[in-house]
Amino acid sequence: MGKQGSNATKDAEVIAPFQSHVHDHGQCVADAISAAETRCAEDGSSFTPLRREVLELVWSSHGPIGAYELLEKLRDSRRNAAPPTVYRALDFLMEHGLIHRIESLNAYIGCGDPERHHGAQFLICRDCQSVAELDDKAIGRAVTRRADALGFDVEQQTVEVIGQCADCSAREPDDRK
Amino acid sequence: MGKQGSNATKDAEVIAPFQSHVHDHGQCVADAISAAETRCAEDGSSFTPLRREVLELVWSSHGPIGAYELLEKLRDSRRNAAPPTVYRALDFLMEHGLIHRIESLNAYIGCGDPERHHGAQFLICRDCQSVAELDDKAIGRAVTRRADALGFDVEQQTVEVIGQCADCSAREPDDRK
DNA sequence: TTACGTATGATATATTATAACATTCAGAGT
DNA sequence: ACTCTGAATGTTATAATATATCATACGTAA
Ligand SMILES: [Zn+2]
Ligand SMILES: [Zn+2]
Ligand SMILES: [Zn+2]
Ligand SMILES: [Zn+2]
Repeated sequence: MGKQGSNATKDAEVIAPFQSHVHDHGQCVADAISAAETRCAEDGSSFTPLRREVLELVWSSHGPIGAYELLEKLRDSRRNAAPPTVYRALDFLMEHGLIHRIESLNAYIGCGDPERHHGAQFLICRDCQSVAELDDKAIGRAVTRRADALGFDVEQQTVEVIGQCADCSAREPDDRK
Repeated sequence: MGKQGSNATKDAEVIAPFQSHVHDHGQCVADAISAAETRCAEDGSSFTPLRREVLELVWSSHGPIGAYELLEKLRDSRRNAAPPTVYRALDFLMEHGLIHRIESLNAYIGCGDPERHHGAQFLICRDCQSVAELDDKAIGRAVTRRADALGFDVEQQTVEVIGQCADCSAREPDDRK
């Protein structure tokens, strides 16, 4: 599998880095679809044409994308797609770990390592909207340690960090105090 | 200031614990309003009757509450309140660190320590909807450490943890796998 | 064949949030 | 006192996001 600059296999902590501006986009999408097929086959779940198409659209944006933006694109091929069409597909893809929802953006993004169950944290650039997906054990542990101390049983962590990515800092030195 | 079981002053890491079912609710609200007055006086910002009333309503729920639920309650005293009425007040209260927004619930909650700027993490019980507000340095550091390594400049962290609080685990032993 | 479950189609509506323009009002400067 | 200004609020409309509900299609197991 290509893995296009992702170091998911060698160091799971960074699942998907900020995408450089030049990379083989088609390959990204193809890899994601292929991984999804594998995952769904294992799960015994049905990766239908509609679900595949929605996943392709999520990946083709290669960044967070909203449900209604997906709906518009989906309508290129399915004239009468409606909100439930896309929300159902998104639900399926989330349940099977193929995409993640970014709560603070009301948007969805392809998972960089769908074959492995994992926690996820996101670094979101406020300028270029690119996103890095992490599975930082130290972050996860810090959360569960504190939760344990309070007798809280963690089921799901949402960690979303807004800021400025390295490329954008370099491009525009950033004068805010 | 009462601080009703909060240990904000002695150990800043837990800003607001899960509220026990019996506590002096009126005192909670009064403390919050009083802290808000202090904070706004320092900021030179105007803590108007409307803003005060919305903050009281946020606190009186003593848990996360949605904008439209606030709007309904607000209408008891202001018959023609409209969405912008409450959203503007919420924006003000957030800008001044008096409330936080819980992204994963589209809801708002009073800040347990408005006099101190702080990062915030939330533990949210899926059963009783109670919320603990933390300012866990270890979590914050774990995030910034990883971000630094990637050259990412952190501006804002959203950490929201869904799970089951101690009281609810005790009450219902929880059989999910 | 029938019955059933899963997926999708289709329509309507709920929920959350913002845009845009009008009005009020208090304080600063004249 | 007059006027200007900026902040706050009032008012109406609409955008953006998400779900409820019922109908239809289709593969498959009894
Ligand atoms: Zn992932
Ligand atoms: Zn950037
Ligand atoms: Zn707080
Ligand atoms: Zn609970």
